[in-house]
Amino acid sequence: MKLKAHIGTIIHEAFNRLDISLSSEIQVVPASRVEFGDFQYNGVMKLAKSMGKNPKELALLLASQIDTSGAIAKVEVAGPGFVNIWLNDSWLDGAIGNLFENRFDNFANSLNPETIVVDYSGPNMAKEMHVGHLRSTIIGDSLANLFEFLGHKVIRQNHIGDWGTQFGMLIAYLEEQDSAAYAKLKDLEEFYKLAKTRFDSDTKFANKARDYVVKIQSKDKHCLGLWEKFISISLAHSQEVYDKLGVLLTPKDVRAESFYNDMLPEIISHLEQKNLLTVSDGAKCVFLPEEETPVIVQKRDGGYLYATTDLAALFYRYKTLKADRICYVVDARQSEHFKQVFKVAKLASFVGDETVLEHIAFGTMMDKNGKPFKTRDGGTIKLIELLDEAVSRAKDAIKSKENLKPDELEKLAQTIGIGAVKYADLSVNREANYIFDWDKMLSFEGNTSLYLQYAYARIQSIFSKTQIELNKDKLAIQNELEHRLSILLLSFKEVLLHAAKEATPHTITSYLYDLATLFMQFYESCPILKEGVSPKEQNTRLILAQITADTIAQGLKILGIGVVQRL
RNA sequence: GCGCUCGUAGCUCAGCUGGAUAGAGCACUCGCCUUCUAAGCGAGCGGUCUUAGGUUCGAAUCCUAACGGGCGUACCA
Repeated sequence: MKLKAHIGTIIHEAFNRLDISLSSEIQVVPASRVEFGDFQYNGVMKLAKSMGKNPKELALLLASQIDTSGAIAKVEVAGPGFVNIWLNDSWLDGAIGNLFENRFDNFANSLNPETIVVDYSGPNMAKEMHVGHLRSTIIGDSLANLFEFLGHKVIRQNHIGDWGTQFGMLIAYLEEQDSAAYAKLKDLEEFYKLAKTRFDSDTKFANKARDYVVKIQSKDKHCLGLWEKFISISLAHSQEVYDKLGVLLTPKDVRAESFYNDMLPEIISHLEQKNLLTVSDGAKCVFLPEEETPVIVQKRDGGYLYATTDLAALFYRYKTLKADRICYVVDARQSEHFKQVFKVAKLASFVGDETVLEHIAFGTMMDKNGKPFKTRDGGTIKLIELLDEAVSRAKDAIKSKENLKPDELEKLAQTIGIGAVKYADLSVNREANYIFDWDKMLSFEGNTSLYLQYAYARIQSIFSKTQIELNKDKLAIQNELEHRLSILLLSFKEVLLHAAKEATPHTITSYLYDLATLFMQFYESCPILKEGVSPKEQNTRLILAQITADTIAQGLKILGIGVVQRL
């Protein structure tokens, strides 16, 4: 059910009866205040203007033609031409009954499936994952989940950095240390530092490292072997983080930088053929109109750059993966880069004219004081350590910890702690910088994952106390909270569609928070299992509670967050 | 210098592409547990939406400029 669209259709029909044709789609919005009804349509005023009519008269005319025998119970015209709309309870009975029966089964069928590539996480294999990778990983994964849930074909791509000069240094050091180094690889960060120190202090070693870079590129067997070994160990570190985070990336989603190496000369020659290439200061560049700086695709020394690789990746994703939409979940600081690369890709036809290219940008993660998130001594915080801290803090926050078995507590803390980290990130507008605050994210109050998990657990508790069989044909929505809750539940699908279109997970969290809040009100004022509640009321309220729980669980699942049966 | 982006309550944030009296949470004050989880609910306090113009019936939202913060500005990714 697309609720707003359905109401829009009814209004459209009313316009048809008046022989008024519309140029744009009808936009119905939730009423700004309770006394203005459930929804409102504000388009009359603009329309009246273009028709040279009095808005209030037109609104009244429209209202007289709106069908009030179905979804809409009542229409009122207010102010200069607002059309306020109330929905019909018995119609809601049917719609909720239908939602209860089919739940979210048909959410995936309602639009043309697209092939969507989501490029996210993309850690550099030379180092361990740190907090800088968190947002891309979390946001990207939730978007991939969302697209999948809506029936699209999603191709996750983990564009790991496995190529570049650092790897010469790292494998030279690896070779030198031999077996001892393998042990040290457990701490990649430490290993990198040691190799770097060696590189800076020993020119002989530095030369060897540079030599090894060239050797990897020329596919020297020995060096390639060392390199592969190194990458596989580093990738295992990342996988450990993904597993702990509960993101769905697996080794098969890895499409590393190095994968595109062989395509790079073709990219250059293709650009040449299209007459897009200019040699400037010895470098091969694409100059774009209205852009001050060119996109450099080949350095003076013949080396390629990340723009070249990105073009190759775009080409591959279009040509081989058949992508309709390609989403890059990457730090906002790279917006200039993507803007340019996308332009070049379109100009050079590396992608189709219709291919949607999006940079899903996000801001920097800051600490409580608004400074970049670092350790006390200014170093980067390892992601794995941050996640462990989240679980440990969650453990402390759980009230019932004394009553739980250790493994139960561990599991609960995982769900809560990791969920809190993810939710905190996903619940803010991704474009702005984001303030990471342990206390806030692990609070039960406000817009947090814990609040939603608590609402869910409360509902589970109700169902653990009753065996009543639910009957969707005996729904009888009547009081205000049942009515409002029903409408909110029916809005879920359009919320997801909107979030998918705009790539804004925070619109989902806002919705879920509103839902949980409304449910809490409902819970306080609409008793279910208490004395004096009629079977009919019980049936209705239990069904609403059930759908609420399922909606919270499903919404959180899309965000990559779990629920718990008890708290 | 040029470009991008942000500026909403003391703090952290929403505001659905122009609508009615700008909303939440935290903090602070005050109410509500013999009955489904009080990790909850209700009420109060708190705003010249950075500023100045413009567009129009109507602007936090769109346009222009200024101020302030963040970021980016050709051979790193």
